[in-house]
Amino acid sequence: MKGSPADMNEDELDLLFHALASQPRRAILEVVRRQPGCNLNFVTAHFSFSRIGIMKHIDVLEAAGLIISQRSGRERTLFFNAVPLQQVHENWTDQYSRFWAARLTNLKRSVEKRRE
Amino acid sequence: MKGSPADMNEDELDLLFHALASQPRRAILEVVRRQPGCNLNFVTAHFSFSRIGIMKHIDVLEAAGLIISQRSGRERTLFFNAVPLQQVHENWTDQYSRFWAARLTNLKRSVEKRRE
DNA sequence: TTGTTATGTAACTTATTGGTTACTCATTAC
DNA sequence: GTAATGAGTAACCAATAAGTTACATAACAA
Repeated sequence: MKGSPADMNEDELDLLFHALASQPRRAILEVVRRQPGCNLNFVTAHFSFSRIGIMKHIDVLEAAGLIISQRSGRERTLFFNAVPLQQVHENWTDQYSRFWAARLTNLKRSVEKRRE
Repeated sequence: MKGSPADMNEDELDLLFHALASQPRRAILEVVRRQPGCNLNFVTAHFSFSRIGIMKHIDVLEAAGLIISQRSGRERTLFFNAVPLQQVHENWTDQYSRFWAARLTNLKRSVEKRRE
């Protein structure tokens, strides 16, 4: 049995963060999340990129585990997968819980409030 | 009044995820986190990269807000800043809380099963 | 079977990243 | 004042990323 919190290796983290470090990719991910089972053309229709460009982004998202794709006939249906996000989320909760006590955010918010 | 959960814009997210998408940078961040107030040479001593290479990485981390640096005399002291991580953490908690209950893990499993 | 749809591959261009060495500038120590 | 230390800049190189067009393949529909 593997570690309960989040067993991602460093290479997987690279892939995940790299996939997330792009506005188009995050937008694509959002489209897929809201339309589970959609296909490549459906996603392409939401953007001004070429189909190939979108496909490459989807490949990156899939390599990161954020999208799961499934070939059915001539279509490739796409599904959002939250598991990698969940793992990092848990990991951060564990690792930075000392910092997590909302002290900083509260400080930041109050600073911003005072600024207004 | 801005959004309560975590008001990061898309460009800031790009910077943050890009900064995190590198094993050397994550390692550097860890060094700084464990040795608050250390300087560039201290960090450099932990790696096999050149000082300039480390400096560039630190610049990326600082642009992402993950490191705060402070010039004192001829030294630049470095501090880890958890706020950006915390903001994303909160953001994910809000945005994906529906998925957080292991439902998605089940979807993933069923998709994988269907594939067999 | 023939045309259309959905996807995939190849090859290419441009920009960005990740790293280096060489040099400069500012500060501290002696 | 001079030497050593810590940091920053400039210029360069190789590899990767991000996008394109052109072509190829596979499946569905008529």
